[in-house]
Amino acid sequence: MDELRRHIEEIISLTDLEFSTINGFFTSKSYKKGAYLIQQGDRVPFTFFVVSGLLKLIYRDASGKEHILSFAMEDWWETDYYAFYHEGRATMSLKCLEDTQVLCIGLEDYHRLCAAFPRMEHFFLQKATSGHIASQQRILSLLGSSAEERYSMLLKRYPSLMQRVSKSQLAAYLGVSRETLSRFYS
Amino acid sequence: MDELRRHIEEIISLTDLEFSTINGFFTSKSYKKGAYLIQQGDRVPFTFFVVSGLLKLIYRDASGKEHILSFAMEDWWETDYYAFYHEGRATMSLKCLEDTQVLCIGLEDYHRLCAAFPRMEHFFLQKATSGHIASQQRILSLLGSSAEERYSMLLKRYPSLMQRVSKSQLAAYLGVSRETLSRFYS
DNA sequence: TATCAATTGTGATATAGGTCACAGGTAGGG
DNA sequence: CCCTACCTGTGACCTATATCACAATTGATA
Repeated sequence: MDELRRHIEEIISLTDLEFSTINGFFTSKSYKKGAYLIQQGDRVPFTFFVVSGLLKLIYRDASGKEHILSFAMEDWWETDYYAFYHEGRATMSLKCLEDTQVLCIGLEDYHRLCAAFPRMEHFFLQKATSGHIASQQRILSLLGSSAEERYSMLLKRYPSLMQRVSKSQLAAYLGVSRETLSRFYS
Repeated sequence: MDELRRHIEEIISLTDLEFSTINGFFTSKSYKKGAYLIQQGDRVPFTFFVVSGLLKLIYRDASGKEHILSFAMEDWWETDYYAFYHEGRATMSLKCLEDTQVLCIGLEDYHRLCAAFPRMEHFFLQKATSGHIASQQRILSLLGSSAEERYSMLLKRYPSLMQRVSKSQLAAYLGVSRETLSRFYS
C-alpha cells in the first residue's frame, strides 16, 4: 500500500521513519460504486487521496441538473475544498463511479502534519498550484472552445476515461447534453 | 508601502525585522495603462503582487479573440503560473487596464523566501488554495449558468468592476459577445 | 432465462447567443 | 477645439446546442 509514499516522493523524499509517521495521519476507507463520500449539505470532515477507483465531484443545480467539476482517479486529492477548510457545509457532492479506496485526513491532522513536516506544506503547495493551473486551463477551454473541441481535447488528454465512464458522465463534465455529445462521433 | 505587510499579516504575523527581510525579496515596478507585464510567448520571470491598479490575464486564441481569465486588482497575486513554475513560455498575457504598481518576485527568490520562512510557504499555500477554489466556482458558473446569470452574479460580487472596466472587457470575462452583454441591461 | 433499469442513438423542433453591419457618443492628444 | 480612435447600442440574420420524444441496446438481478 505504498501508493501514497510513491506519490509524495515524486515531490519530496522521505526516510522510512518519516513516511510511517506521515502515514499515521491517514485513515484508509473503501466505498462501493455509487456511494457518496460527501453529500451536498453535509459537513466535510476529510480530504481524500484516491488510492484506487474513480470519483466524481459534482454540483447539482436548482433545476436538478448535475454538473461534474472533476473526475478524481488514482493519485488525485479531492474534497469540497471550500467546505473542508472553512468547516462549513458542502456545496458539492463526491461520489464513486467505481469501487474506490481512499486515504482520509481531517483538518486538524492536516494542520498537525504540515506543522510536523514543513516539507509536506511544500508538497501540498505544489498540489494546490497544479490544481489551480488545471482549473484555469478548464476555464480557458470553456471560454474559448466549442463543445466538440473540448470533447476531442479531453479524449487526447485522458483516453482511458472513455472506457471508464458513461457518455452521460462525459457530457456532464464537458458541459453539453448527452444527445449533442452523441452526435459528435456519429 | 505596507500593502504587502498588511496583506501577509491577514494570514501569518510578522515582526518588523521579519517583514523587512521578506520585503527585500521583492522589487517594485510601475506600469502604464495598456502596458504588458507578460506577453504570450515570452518567458515569465516573475510573479506579481498588485499594490494598486488593475490587470487582466488574457489568452488570445488562434482566431485572434481575447478571453479574460481573471482581473487582478489590489492585493491579488498574478502571473502565468504554469510558465512561471516550469520556466517555460507564456501561453497568456498580463496587461494593465489602469496604471498599476506591482511587487515582483522571481522563481529563485520565491524558493529562497519559502526556505527562509516556512510560514511563507503556509501563506502561499492558502493563496493557492483560495485561487483553486475561486477557479472551481468559475467553472461551475460556466457549466451551470446562462450568460445573463453569470453577468448578474459578477455584478453582485464585484460591483466596482462595472466602473473600472469597459463592457467589452466584461464580456470577454463572462464569455459572451459584447453585443449580447449589451442586450442584458436594455 | 426473464425482467427491469440504465444507457445510447437519432429525428424534429426551439432558443440562446454569435456575427455582421452601422450609427451615435465619448474621451484623450495635439 | 478638433480629430481620431474607441466604446456602446441595436437591428437582421445565422448557428451551435438544448430539449423532447422514442426506439434499440446493454447490463444487471432474481
